[in-house]
Amino acid sequence: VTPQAAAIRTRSPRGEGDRLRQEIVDATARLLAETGDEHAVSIRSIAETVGVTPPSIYLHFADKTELLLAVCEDRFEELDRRTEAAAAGAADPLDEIRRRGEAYVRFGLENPEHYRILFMNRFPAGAWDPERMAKACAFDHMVEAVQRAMDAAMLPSDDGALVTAIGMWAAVHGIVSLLIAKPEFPWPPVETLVRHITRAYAPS
Amino acid sequence: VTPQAAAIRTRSPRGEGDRLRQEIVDATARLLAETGDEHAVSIRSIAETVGVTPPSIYLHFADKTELLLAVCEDRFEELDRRTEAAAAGAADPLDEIRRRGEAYVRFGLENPEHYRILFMNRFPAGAWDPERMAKACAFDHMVEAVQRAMDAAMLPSDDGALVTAIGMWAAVHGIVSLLIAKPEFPWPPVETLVRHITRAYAPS
DNA sequence: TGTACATCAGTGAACGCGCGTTCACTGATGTAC
DNA sequence: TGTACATCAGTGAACGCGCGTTCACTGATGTAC
Repeated sequence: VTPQAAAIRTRSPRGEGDRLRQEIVDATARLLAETGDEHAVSIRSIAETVGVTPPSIYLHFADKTELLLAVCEDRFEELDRRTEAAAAGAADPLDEIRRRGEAYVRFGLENPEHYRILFMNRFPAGAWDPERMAKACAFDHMVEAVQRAMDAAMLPSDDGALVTAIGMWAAVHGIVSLLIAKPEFPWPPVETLVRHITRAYAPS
Repeated sequence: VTPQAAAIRTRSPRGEGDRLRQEIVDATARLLAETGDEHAVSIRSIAETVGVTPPSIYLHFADKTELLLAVCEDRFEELDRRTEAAAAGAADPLDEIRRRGEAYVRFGLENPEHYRILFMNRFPAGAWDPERMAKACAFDHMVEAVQRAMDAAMLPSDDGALVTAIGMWAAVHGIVSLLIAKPEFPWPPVETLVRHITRAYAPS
């Protein structure tokens, strides 16, 4: 990673040392978005972007893995915020599901490199703490929405809410991740694809 | 990557220098399958696995990228072979599609790290030559099969064969890639998932 | 049949580089007396 | 009000390492005469 706009930073006042922590997380997320490869984002480049020396990173994170996990945590929360916001104005459970799906696709395509890290990479072995990433995938909220749609008899409940929600997740993830991984493929417009899979799942 | 069973190799006889090339490609594929990370597979570890010194690699590949692309080419061909073989005994076009999908899922789950490299990673910029990877995804064969199913009125043709084939690809890819990327997630059995999405697409 | 030579499949040693991380340190700021 | 001291947010220099790649070389083998 190249220099970046090397930030000019003034030392945090006493008791505000934690400010640097968030600055580091944000800078890392920004660099990851630019390069899309965690190997290309070095401790040195992060430090330079923040405007600090490399050892300062270790005042806030035990090692590089800890830092990357903190970034993922952050991004998972952002995804959940976005899908929750999209679900807010829904007319009915089925509409809610559709809105969640669209928000998910939008998040992925607007933040392809973050999406890649969250859903297309392996995490360092043992690093994925389910407790810690409880907001994972905004998925729990999705299962609940599917259950509500089933309760309202708006979706067939043969396979149960969990399997159905996974199927929907796989469908949107399939599209988003292929679009991200194979940008040189002659894709039709995203809306066409989303409409196509929506038709299969929720024939309204 | 650790030593590996350091191969004992006898120098190829004259005129058979190209043997080493395939040995290198195979060893690289094997190492990738074990580590699942192309950064973890070094020229040195490949050389050691083959039983040769690092500079020998450069007798056959201009650089590491060239070598990794050769491996991908190889794996794409393998995927195509497998799906073609699965399609061979099909009763009708719809059955053929189902068989292709199942073979695709099987390939992915049996070779998760190869699948990751083929379909979940970005290729080095500009390295992906569509001509070179013509067998890409075994996808062309799939589009043809979908077209045959539409011609036989076994699939609705509203969205066209291309979009429909992409939708099916996205569905199987969604499942395979999530299973690979998030092994710690409490997935239901694969067959359940495959049956679920099959029902959505080809209600037979 | 014998010998000089070209060819070929590799080797051995080294290059410069960037990486994650450590360790002893500095210097401003608030606090106790 | 003045001073010694603890605390805190960082710094500077260096560590060992493994990486991709290069370059001059070797030594067996086939070929020409």
